Amino acid sequence: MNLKQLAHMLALSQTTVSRALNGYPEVNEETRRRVMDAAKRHGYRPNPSARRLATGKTGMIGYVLPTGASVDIDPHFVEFLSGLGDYARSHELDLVLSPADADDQETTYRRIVANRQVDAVYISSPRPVDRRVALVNTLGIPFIVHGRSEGFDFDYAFTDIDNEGAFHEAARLLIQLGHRRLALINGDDRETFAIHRERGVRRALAASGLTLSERHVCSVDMTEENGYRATRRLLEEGDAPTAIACSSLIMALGVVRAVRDLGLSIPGDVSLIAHDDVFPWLRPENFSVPLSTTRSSIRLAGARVAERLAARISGLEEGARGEVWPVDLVVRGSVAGAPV
Amino acid sequence: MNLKQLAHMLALSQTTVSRALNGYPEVNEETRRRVMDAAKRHGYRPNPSARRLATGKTGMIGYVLPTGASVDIDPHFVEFLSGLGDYARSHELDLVLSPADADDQETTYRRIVANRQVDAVYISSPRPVDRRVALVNTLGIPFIVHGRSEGFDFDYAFTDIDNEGAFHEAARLLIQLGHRRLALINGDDRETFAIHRERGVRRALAASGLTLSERHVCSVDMTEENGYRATRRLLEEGDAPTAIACSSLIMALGVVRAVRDLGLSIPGDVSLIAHDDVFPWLRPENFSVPLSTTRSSIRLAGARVAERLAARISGLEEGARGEVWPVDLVVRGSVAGAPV
DNA sequence: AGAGTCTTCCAAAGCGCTTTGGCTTTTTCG
DNA sequence: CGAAAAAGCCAAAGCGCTTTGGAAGACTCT
Repeated sequence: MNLKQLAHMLALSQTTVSRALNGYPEVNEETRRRVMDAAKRHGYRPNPSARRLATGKTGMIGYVLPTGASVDIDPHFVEFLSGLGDYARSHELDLVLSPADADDQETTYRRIVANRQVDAVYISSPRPVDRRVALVNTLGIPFIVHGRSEGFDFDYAFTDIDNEGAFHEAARLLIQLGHRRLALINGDDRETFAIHRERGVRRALAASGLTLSERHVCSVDMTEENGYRATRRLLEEGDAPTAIACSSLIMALGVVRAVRDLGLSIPGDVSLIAHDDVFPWLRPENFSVPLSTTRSSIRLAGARVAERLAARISGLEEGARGEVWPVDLVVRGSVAGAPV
Repeated sequence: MNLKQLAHMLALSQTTVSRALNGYPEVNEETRRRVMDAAKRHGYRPNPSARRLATGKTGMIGYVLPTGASVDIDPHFVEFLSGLGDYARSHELDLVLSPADADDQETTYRRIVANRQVDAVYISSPRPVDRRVALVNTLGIPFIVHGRSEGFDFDYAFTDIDNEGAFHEAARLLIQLGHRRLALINGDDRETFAIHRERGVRRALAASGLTLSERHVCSVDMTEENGYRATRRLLEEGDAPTAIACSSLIMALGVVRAVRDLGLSIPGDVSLIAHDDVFPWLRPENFSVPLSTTRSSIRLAGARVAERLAARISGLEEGARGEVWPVDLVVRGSVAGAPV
């Protein structure tokens, strides 16, 4: 059943039927009702391919997925996706993942924009002065950044959490508890979130006249194994920290394992605070010693990004508003006063 | 730059240019070269929207993503996606995720087929007599099932691992080590993979005249917490098992924690074998006691599914061939002889 | 040489929708 | 009451590609 047939059986022109269906004003309300009624009755659904050829609108949002044999997709992605998908569903939006060579995403961005394959895109895990952000900005496609990039001569729309504030609070708590030597086991420090977290820790330390030793900050891929290794190294050297801030729950697994392997205990010998993105399958309260966390649901962020993308597509949102969500500090058993 | 313009500047018809570009035989090789050359020089790329309107081909593969506030996307998904994306990239295929109400995926499947939104789809986490499989089969869109469904009066194409064989081998090993009371901490037993794994364990036990007590098999969502709870229950009851087979590494984290909480040890009191889908961020050899596993890279499966989808789209693969991959049994420190 | 066969190319008809420009008919208002 | 404005509808022109049905010229064969 296509427009032509529907128009014919209603004894109307395609124009009128099309307009009736798409809510244009220049059609009699009574006629509109007839049309919509007939459309529903016959299960008419406009052919999206035809529609996009005519309008350029696709009803899809895009994400360029970096791939490669040695490229691992972050497990956070799946939680983000849950939120994004949940919102997208209610708005009949589909998400198209365009796999790209991790070292050449530009080609793919250019392709999906030139081909008008999606109405909007989002960008995640941005770095400062992220090339992708600059690119999509000049390409002129609506976009939202999940996270933050910095150092451009233009503004853009983003949704981020207050990473600096979160780790500032975490570090401040540890300092209040008497810790003087903090360590930070961070994610890839080329990404903005990691930079912000480190900055938060440093700021808290500085406020008490302390500093973060270079040897006490690690930047690694956020795997269990790297959490373990980093912790071993930190605790086996002289001048070992008495408290650790850690950028992910998965790494925290490794931290806990390392502490135990060394015959030490949490929080007796080492206090630990980790960032929790809220996974259904790994919860900080269920660690052998319940983990204190800075908590922010990445799933909600996904839903929010989808919402904003939808708003931008339909012209409801404009401008370059960035929003920064506060992060909860949840204190559980893994922190205690510094050992004497 | 569109076909018309390109044709005009070559003083050829659109027909000829189109055919030259698409490799049709009825065009002079010399002409073809001229055309391809000009196309490249001017950066001509056919408009996909127009092409799909004309041909119905989209260059995209589809996945219906079950969503909902209480629906969690499995973290395995992201690894599968890594493989899928890696292959898809090399073939200029995009993946479209169509979010659907988890309780009504049929509508979405019908939509993406009726609208010709994708050239093929894949289905994951199938159950026996899975409605989705029956549906896409009747809808007539090319598809591959990742995993297996059963009990249809038709055949279909799937890529699965030998779950039954894997758990059969695992159980057999444990039995050989003298274990008599095995337990299985399984995933959702409405899904085929879980059913097969249980069957494998039962078969191994039966071969030695043993049985799997109903109280010793759990079917739960594969979270750390559920692994913990199941293990506590198993080990605190009378008639506790001396060996556990576990369907996921994430649950195994909970198993390990529970065993420790009870003051028991692995493998001294309990042997443990888990299934490993090969995550970069959590590796069995890095558990506090290195974990024996049945191992199969879900990432490779993703790549394979993409490969087969591409083959089916281009007509290179036909028929309903199912393939079952063998699973490695990797023995590490978490298994030992049964306690006396 | 004439008939038949390839080879190579083209004009035009879709694919199914939106949108422009215009044409009636009805309503409004001085 | 008549002119101007508004309402309601339509025919047709795109959107940019593929594909059908020829047609012209070159080649083969008897």
